[in-house]
Amino acid sequence: MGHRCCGKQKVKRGLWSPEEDEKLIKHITTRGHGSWSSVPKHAGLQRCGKSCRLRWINYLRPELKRGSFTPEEEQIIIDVHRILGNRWAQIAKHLPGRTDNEVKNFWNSCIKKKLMSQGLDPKTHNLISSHQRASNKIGGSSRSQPHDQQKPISVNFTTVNSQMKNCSAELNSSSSSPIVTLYNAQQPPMVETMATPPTHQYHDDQNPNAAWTSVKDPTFHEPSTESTLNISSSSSSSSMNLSVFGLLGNSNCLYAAGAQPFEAPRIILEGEQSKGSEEVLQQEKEKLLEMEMIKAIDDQDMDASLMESSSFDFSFLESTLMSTGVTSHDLNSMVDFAWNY
DNA sequence: AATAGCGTCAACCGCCTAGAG
DNA sequence: CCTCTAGGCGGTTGACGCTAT
Repeated sequence: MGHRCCGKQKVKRGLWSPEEDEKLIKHITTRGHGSWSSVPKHAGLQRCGKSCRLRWINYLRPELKRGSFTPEEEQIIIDVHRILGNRWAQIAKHLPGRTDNEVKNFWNSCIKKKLMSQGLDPKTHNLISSHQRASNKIGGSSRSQPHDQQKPISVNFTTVNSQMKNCSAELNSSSSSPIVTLYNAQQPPMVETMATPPTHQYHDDQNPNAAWTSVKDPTFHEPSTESTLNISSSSSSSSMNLSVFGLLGNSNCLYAAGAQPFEAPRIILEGEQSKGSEEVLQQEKEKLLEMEMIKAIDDQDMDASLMESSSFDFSFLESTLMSTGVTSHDLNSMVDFAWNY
């Protein structure tokens, strides 16, 4: 059959032998890969250039990190996947030493199932309805969720212009460091305090709809009082990408303790004390932010149409955020977004 | 012990895109 | 412009190992 890229050549396929690996490593370390199509010839391999490239990138590169993924890496994958979808190469860029193939395999074999067991659609990160779950036979029992806090919290949002703006007024007038308290009808109130003021600002001049602003409030002081944001429900069913709100990048994380089976990564915000050993995570966060911006712009058509209706709804938040837990300033970002809109 | 079922992972396939001619 | 080629990427496949029956 032969590869399209090297149909004329007789190429070996299948697993690489140690000898082949050695030849490829030797060739690339001494001469670089240059044009991949010429590598097999120069390296004395009966492989196609594409195959050599893949082998090098996915397996032989010295900077590759082998071994299982850490919880932090797993969380990064989930976060970025929520924003970018199946763009494995982009996701892998957030994980030094990992390849797109590795990330993809890990997603398909582990994370996907984990999300499904939590009742989340791995494609959309949206909550799968009980009906869907039943029909898909996913996570029917909550065997993997021994704690009730893993249940999605049912919060009804309304909103939109007037009410959100009312909230805005309320929040702005009552405190410079608004704290959102979410009440769950079925469960005791989940109170999250805002430990860190939002710090970054993003604005797309071309598309104000794709903008979020969450500027560090110079008057911010440690939260000592609470404002309660009461939001009632919208019946609309359209969902909205979280990235529009800058929720991910603006948050330390989207995951409340106990909502995930592992420790969520700590992404440091500007306002926090810088911790040298966590610089890498900071960089990851910055990259994440960047990607969110790109994605927000990519999605601006959708967003704009949603915004035009002046009634974007929060079903996505209701399902996803609430299922994972949400920190108050996440919501604050969302609120900020609404205000700025 | 045999084997079916399942999970993992390396590798391949085929499409898309950018750049050169 | 158009065509060709190489590289990049996501989806899929198949080999292999482990576990349950």
